[in-house]
Order: sequence, then structure tokens, then C-alpha cells
Amino acid sequence: MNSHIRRSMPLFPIGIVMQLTDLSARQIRYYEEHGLVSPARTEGNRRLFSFNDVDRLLEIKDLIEQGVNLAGIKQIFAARQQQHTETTPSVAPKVMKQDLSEEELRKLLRAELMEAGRFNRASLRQGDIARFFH
Amino acid sequence: MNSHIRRSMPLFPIGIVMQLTDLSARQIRYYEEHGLVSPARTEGNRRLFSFNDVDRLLEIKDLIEQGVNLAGIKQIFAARQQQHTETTPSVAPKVMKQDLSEEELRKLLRAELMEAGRFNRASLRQGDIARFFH
DNA sequence: AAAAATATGTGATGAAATATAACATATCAT
DNA sequence: ATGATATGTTATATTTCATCACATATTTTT
Repeated sequence: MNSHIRRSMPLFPIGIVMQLTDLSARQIRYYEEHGLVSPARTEGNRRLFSFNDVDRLLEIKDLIEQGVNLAGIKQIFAARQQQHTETTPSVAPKVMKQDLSEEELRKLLRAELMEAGRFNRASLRQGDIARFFH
Repeated sequence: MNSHIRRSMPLFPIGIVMQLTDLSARQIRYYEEHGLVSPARTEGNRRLFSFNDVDRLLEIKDLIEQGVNLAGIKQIFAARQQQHTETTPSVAPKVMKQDLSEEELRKLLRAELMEAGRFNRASLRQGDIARFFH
């Protein structure tokens, strides 16, 4: 299961994320400043958000609308994270992936897409990037 | 099935598409100039590509690598389009959607996401934008 | 109540990403 | 050899985004 690669691939500039989440740039940056999201950066220092990042922002927005303040949200995320590490059968504490450069991530995805695409593409049917973000 | 909405939502700036497809900006713009892709535009006239657009570009790249020239690709796409309309049981030739503004598209998606997210988000599990791009 | 902290808006300034256009060039077909 | 195709390269303008500083409304704390 490498869906987590697809989901953590930096894809969206802040402008799109604003529209997707209905949050202001100020808010998004502020949340980042407080460690609630950690978007990647381009070489030129522009933020690039992944699906996971956008997800996270939607959760933050939700919680804020329910009156939770940033400190609270931080705790909630921390708790979830902890529960995760507890629950997770840490079988192979080897070299957890995760430390792939954005470049590598994209190459990986592209490889996947190309490969998978051959079927449809060869037979001239419509291609399918989107399908792979299940 | 409104996956086509998700797939046709303008999301990516050209820089990301370049990395996703390994095409140069020049190439991408040239293909657009010849009607092989039609990315949306921001208010400020910047191109915004959808999953479908990226898919299309990957197909174009594939065909070009196989020696097909742009005229050929155009024909191939046209043929596919025609076959589609032939095959398609055009039951309801009513007001085919498709003519939604980008704004509306995003609002729709956001609505979907928010709604669907409530389940997981409420129980504090990880959200799920990516899942909706199946 | 006054002061401090939180969360966000707004504006200035600079840099990065992208747009268009023009010209160069390599490859291919005629 | 000539012309068309496809792409690279460079110049210039515009848009989008980054950071920072200051303003402000709301809570929280003292």
C-alpha cells in the first residue's frame, strides 16, 4: 500500500488550497507557524500542499468551527499520533521511508502512472491519473 | 457518478504538471496552442490543469514517443471522441452539465469533501480528500 | 477593568513562477 | 534545398506568493 505516497505528494500551491478549504492564506500560514500543518516547499520557497495537508486543514477548520482553539487542536493531533504509534505493530523499525525528496516522490508517482496507464493508453481509451488517487 | 467533476477540477499550475509529465512548459503550451489540451485559467490568466488534463498530456507524450505527430494525435483524439458519442446512449440530451465555472466546481467538491469527511473527522481519524479521487 | 494572549485582517515590499512573443534550430517530409 | 513541425532559448510583463509589521477583535488572565 503506497497510497500514502500519493497522498503525501506535494502538489498544490496555496491559492488552490485556499479555494479548497475556504481558509485565508493568513490562516493557513498561521496554522503552519504553529505546527498544525507542514507543507513542503519548492526550491523557490513556495508552499506546496499534499492531499494529506489539505485534509488536515479541513479538519482544523472543522475543529475551529466547533470552538476548539489551536492549542486544543494540537493536543488532539498529538493524541491521535500517539495512539497510532501505540496501536501500530512496529515490526520493522528499519529505515522508515518518508525521507524521500519531493523530486523522488514525483518520479515514483509518474512511474506508477505510466506503468498503469499503458493498458488504457495503449488501447486509446481515456487515461487515468485521477483513478490512482483512490 | 460525479467523479468526472473531481477529475476535471482545475488544480495544478504548470510547474507541477511539468514534473508530473516530464514535459517542458514550451511543449505543454504548444500542445494547448494546437488544441490537444485546454487547461483552465485563473483570474490572472495562469493555466490550471485538472487530472484529466494531466492524463491527456501523458497520453500525448506516449504517442509522441511512439512517433505520432501532433496531427495524428489530434485525429486519434477526435476518433475517440466520436466513438464515444456514437456508443453513448444519449438518453437525456438535456442540459449536459460541463458548463460549471471553476469556482462552482471547487465549491461542489468542497461540499462533497466536507460531507463525506464528517464520518472520519468526527471520530478523529485521519481525513480523506485523496480517497475521493478514486 | 486592565493587561495579555489568541486569531485573523491588511498593506508594503520583494522574489518566484508563469504568460506571451520573438527568434533560433533541429528534424522530417516534399 | 525548401518548407513545415516541434522544441529550445531569451526577453519582458504580470501574477502569485513569501515575509514582516501593524491593526484589531475576542478571549483569557491577573
